[in-house]
Amino acid sequence: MKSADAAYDAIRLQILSGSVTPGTRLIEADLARDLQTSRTPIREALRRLEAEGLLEVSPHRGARVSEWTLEDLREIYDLRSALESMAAERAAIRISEETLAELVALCDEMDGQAPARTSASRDRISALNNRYHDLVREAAASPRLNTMIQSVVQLPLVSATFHRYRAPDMQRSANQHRELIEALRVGDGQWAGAVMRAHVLAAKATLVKPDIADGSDIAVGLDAPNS
Amino acid sequence: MKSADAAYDAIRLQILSGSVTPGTRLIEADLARDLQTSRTPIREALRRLEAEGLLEVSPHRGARVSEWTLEDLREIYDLRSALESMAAERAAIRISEETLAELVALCDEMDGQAPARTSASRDRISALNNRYHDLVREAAASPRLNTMIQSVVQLPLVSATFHRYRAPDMQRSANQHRELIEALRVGDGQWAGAVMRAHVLAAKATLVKPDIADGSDIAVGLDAPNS
DNA sequence: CGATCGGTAATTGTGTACGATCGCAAACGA
DNA sequence: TCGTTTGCGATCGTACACAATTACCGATCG
Repeated sequence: MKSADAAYDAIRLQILSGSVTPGTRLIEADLARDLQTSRTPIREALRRLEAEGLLEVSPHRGARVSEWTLEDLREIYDLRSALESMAAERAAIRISEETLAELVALCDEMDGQAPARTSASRDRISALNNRYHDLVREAAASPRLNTMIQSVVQLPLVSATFHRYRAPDMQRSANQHRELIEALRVGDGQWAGAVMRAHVLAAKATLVKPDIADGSDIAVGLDAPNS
Repeated sequence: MKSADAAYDAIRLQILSGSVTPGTRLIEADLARDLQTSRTPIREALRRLEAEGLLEVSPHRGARVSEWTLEDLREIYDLRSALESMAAERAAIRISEETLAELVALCDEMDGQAPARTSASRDRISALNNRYHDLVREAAASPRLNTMIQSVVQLPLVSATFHRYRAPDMQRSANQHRELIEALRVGDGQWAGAVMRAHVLAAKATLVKPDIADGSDIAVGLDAPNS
């Protein structure tokens, strides 16, 4: 693996895991020292992270970790609903029987973890969910669309949605996963797109209206990077 | 201006103007020599262009200019229709009176150039059209959405659509521009989105079915970079 | 007391050398 | 004749040194 890739992964992980908080200044020289490499790979990594929107770089002032407002979140979820529903629509007329079978298997396993009392269980469900959505995107067979979706899905708070779901939310999500499979199976793009749009907008509602008063820490439990 | 930015612009221009054809291998050392700079800024430029999809880089084999298939074009226009209609929808509830007035002015000027017999006239219309769409995107007030649209609009064949329009196409396009203004003025997001979707898909049809048998050279007339 | 104008230090931007890796072709053996 | 291997050349990946630019802070003046 290239040193630049390693630096990219390391810095990205630090941001997504919350060990560097938004607003923090990232200085090339410091990063190079910490990651045991030179500034050149660090620069490449920072530029990539900037392109993904995780960093904002100002000349001679270093790169700062982006901050996310509520408005940003809304915007991101709206974007995601548009893109993912388009992916689902395309997938409906392209998906294979094998992929459909795998989607069913994923749903089964998620239902098995259903109670989701432990944090580990939630992590597991989150991973399965990511896999599920990855399969749908892949079935859409549009690299460009896929890239765009990734860039909005990988953002810190987005991949942690499941940690804010309560039982009814989980149930609805599971139902939508099943319904989407039906829509895909019969090749109904309109239906598939609509289900996916609802699915994403439901997630948006859960995140944007933080009326869950239990733990209330939005600390990002880091999911397996789905890149 | 940073040397890296200059290199980026120069290379991008070469690709978009067609002076380097798809498939060409771009070698960092050569580019550095040609552009009177060192490899470091070149590297940064190439990475940015790669992120935009204009290049495909393989380690130790150099960067190659991406090739576009018909399927790519379809995909790009579908993406664009989804994104631009979303932008129009957002713009409908955010656009200002001033911006609306400018849109009207742009339409008036485009109608003035309507016959569009000369190539210069078409270039002029193309520039006005770009400005029009830029205003709508800006009114959507979503940097992320805007960035995504730019990345699909800046592709070579996309910004040259007007050079393939015949009189009826131009007329329809003009009508849609006017209709969109109406939708925006009354703040009807659904309407605005639908008009924009139709507008983009009409452009897609013109490009993807190349049944125009006049000049038939798809040589890309380079529009002003709208970045 | 506030604003403006320096100077200094920190940080990024660029050039270049060197090492690593890979593709390609020629030579060798079966 | 064909497959394999080996060596060379080309190209990228990384490191580091230096230049340029800018931010920050303190001092001075109104």
